[in-house]
Amino acid sequence: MKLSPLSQDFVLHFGEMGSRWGINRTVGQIYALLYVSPRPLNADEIAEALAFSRSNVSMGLKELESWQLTKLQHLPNDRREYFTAPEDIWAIFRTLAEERRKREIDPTLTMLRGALLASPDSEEDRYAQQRMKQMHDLIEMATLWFNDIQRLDPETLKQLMTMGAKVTKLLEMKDKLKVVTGLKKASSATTS
Amino acid sequence: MKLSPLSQDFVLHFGEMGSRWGINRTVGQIYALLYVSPRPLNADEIAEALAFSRSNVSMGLKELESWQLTKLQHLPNDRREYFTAPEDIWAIFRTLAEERRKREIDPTLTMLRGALLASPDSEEDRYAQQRMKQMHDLIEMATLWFNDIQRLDPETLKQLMTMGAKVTKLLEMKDKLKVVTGLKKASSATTS
DNA sequence: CTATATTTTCAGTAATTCCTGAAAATTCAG
DNA sequence: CTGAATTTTCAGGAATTACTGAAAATATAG
Repeated sequence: MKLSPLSQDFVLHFGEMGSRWGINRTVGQIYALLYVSPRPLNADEIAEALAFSRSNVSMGLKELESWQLTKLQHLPNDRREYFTAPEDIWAIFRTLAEERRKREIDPTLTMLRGALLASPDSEEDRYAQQRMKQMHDLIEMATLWFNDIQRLDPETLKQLMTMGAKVTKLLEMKDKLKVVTGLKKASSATTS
Repeated sequence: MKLSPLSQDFVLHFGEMGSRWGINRTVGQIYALLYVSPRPLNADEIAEALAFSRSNVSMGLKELESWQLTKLQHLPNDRREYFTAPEDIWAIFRTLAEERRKREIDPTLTMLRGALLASPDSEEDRYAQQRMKQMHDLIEMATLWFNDIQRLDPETLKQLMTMGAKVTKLLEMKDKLKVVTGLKKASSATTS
């Protein structure tokens, strides 16, 4: 299988990007290839297209499987395993985020929580703990928020993102409504 | 300078995390150390605390400077340079995101846009382009959104994030208001 | 079962990245 | 200016990570 220049560029670029994000270059290339491929590919096709050894492809696919980023399937009258990337790019993105959360964010939060439990025995430690608390709170909030938001269907999410900072207008609106509701409650309380 | 076990843990953990995110382990440790340090540190102090060579620290600090993550300052009667991490962790986060955008996201968008301009000369290329478009649109939307949202002051942002998926309630509210407004407009149009 | 196709493992090597010490460059007090 | 203090550079070695081919393991058609 020969790659078109178009796919070639894409694949090479994502190899590079991968290595900047802590993902092995060849794993990045394999996924990029699956992503743009209109049909499932088997390990030999991948090895040929990217000029890697068969064993390297095997390891790469195993890695991608551990990230839950690939779908495995079989074709009729063919014993080989065929791989694809999910259709829905939002799903890919969510899986990636979820997996990184499990592997990196959660352990970090655990470490920070542990550190915050210790009673500081110096001024320096007190400061360090305060810094760790800031970090803990930021990460925790971002995680909870992300967890919440990622359940939305792509359309709603898209709508939300396209609004950008304009959501604050809605926040203001909400606050005004609260004020009104508050007044009503207050007045009914005083009159009863 | 001897590190307390508390800071020690933190520093080692972030060294590991760094290397999983494409940041050299020692650079991660240096930044973690600056982050929890209550006062500015000079290169020698860092080298001693982390047991790195002076030159390694020099390179690490240069790297951090290129990411705009450190503040440089001088102390009275001391020729050496002292470094700190910014106070505001939101600011740190924003800088990191902004820098990654410049270095990784923007070039990726450029590559994708280039690929989308080409006229596909096969069915495979047509499919590949369609996939690249999906990716381009997702990245672009996320980037615009992030760019928008990060300008908000931390308090508003916090409020927004703490609401999580509940913002959709606001969206619904907004839509209802639109409907009402739309009706008014429609009726005034028909009556005039 | 047996034979063959296919996938996985893994030890050894290749490639890359990281780190150091020594030397060069820069800065600045006197 | 001069010379000491400080920082930076960089070639070479150390450590880590990636990749390969060969062999082992697994799966399945007949």
